[in-house]
Amino acid sequence: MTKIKSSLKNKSMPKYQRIGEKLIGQILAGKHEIDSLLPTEKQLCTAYKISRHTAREALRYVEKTGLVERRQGSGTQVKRTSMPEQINEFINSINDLLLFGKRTRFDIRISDMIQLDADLAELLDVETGTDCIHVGGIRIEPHDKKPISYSNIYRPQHMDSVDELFKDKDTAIYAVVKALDSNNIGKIEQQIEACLLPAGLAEQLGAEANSAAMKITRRYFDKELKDLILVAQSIYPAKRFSHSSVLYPDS
Amino acid sequence: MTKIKSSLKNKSMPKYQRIGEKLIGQILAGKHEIDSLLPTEKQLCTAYKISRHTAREALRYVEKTGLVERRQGSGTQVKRTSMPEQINEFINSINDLLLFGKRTRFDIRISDMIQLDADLAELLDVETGTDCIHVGGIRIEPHDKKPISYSNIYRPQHMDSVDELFKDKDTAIYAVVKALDSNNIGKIEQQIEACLLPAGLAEQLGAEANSAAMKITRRYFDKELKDLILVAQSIYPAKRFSHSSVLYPDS
DNA sequence: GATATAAATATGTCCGGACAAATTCTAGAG
DNA sequence: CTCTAGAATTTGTCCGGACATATTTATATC
Repeated sequence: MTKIKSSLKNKSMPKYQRIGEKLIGQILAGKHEIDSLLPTEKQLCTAYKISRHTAREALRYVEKTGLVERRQGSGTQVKRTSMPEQINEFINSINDLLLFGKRTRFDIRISDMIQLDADLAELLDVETGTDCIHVGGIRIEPHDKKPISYSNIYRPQHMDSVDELFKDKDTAIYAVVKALDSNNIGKIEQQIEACLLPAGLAEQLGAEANSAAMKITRRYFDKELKDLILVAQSIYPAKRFSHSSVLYPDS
Repeated sequence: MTKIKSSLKNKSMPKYQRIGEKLIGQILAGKHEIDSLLPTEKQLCTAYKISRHTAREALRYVEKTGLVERRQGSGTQVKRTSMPEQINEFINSINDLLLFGKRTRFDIRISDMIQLDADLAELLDVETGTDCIHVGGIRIEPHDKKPISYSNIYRPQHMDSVDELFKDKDTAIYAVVKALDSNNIGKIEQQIEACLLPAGLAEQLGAEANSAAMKITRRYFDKELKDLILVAQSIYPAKRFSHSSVLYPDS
């Protein structure tokens, strides 16, 4: 329990990140148009009373998101006003990410405490063997008897009241919804990869073992981007899922 | 050929990049085992007679590749000894989407005229049996001999000069770059799905037949969103690609 | 040997400065 | 009006310093 890394408990954010996030927020709020320039390093130094170094780190932080591009002699130009993989095309709200499509429901199959193996420990950024709350279940569409995915949710112990909700199968859904309230969420890291469907899961999903599947892993961070709220890992048989999006070029 | 991005032609390299590349080369050459530590900042300063700032930039450059992880109080630890999938983040520039990552190149294997079967005809929204220009090839990383993907490009006949460029293997790259000039592109429809790697492709990619793979299909439309410029279908062995993104909630 | 504490080490944040390189702006000439 | 050259601006590279924070190592005690 005490093995949870203290970095997960950090409260304060470095200056450069705070300013960077502020700039990101402004861009996403439409305050800076595409092709417009962000404040220069010099302007940021004046506005926030920081060194040029910190201003550069802040802009670097923003650039890392892909929203802007920095150009020597020119400035920092806005390239996008939405995050590259915005959820809107696929799913509308955070709550829909995992659990509730318009017409699906999540059927919890298991709710327990587990000790994380090496892979999961790495995913959650804790030590192997750490205790963790685990909830697993399938996602079902009402018109179709075959589940569309199996999801495992891993919740690092926070020692708070939400933990208790997770531990009880009957309240686990509520706990997930509560934990994933969009007011709590600052960032989601998502990973999509292909894999083969393990036999145990194949059976539960009514699909063929070792057939192609898509694995989506999402790590949900809080507003300060330090606290890992939970990790959700969902496996979709290939025929039941494809990730579609429409992209518009920068110009 | 002259259209290759000018950044590929840079002669001088900043110190931090030179040292970073050297470290990368050492890792890829097996000189640093997984979990081992790279030279500390201090050691790099001594070894290369550089400031701490430059040492940090060098290590930052290496960290960006995903090969290592820096940890305060600990050092810089090797996490991989081969390059992770280079298409880690959604790539900003249209020209990079398919052909040119920062450090990859596209090696054309075939260029011919085909008659579309039913699946492809549907994809290109034409009649089965329609003639179509086809270019196929693999994508290679300089540090790694294994191809990372196989791409098939289908170009509906436009009866224009670009068509002729497509038909010649030696000018096909140029044709793709020209057709995908971002001034021409109005929309891209993208589809990501899991599949099994067909035997023929598996062999060309140095991977196992029927192993998990990711298929990305992209349809490129012109500015008026009416003309389908081309369709690109790329298959990535699972271990060589995962699609990562960072999402920020609407707020 | 196990445990606790202190010291040392290594990276992270932030400050300041200087010069280089790329881009933009301005003024002058034709 | 267009073009060119020079100046100004903006980011990039690199130097130095200081303090903070996290991890590892060393030492003392039981």
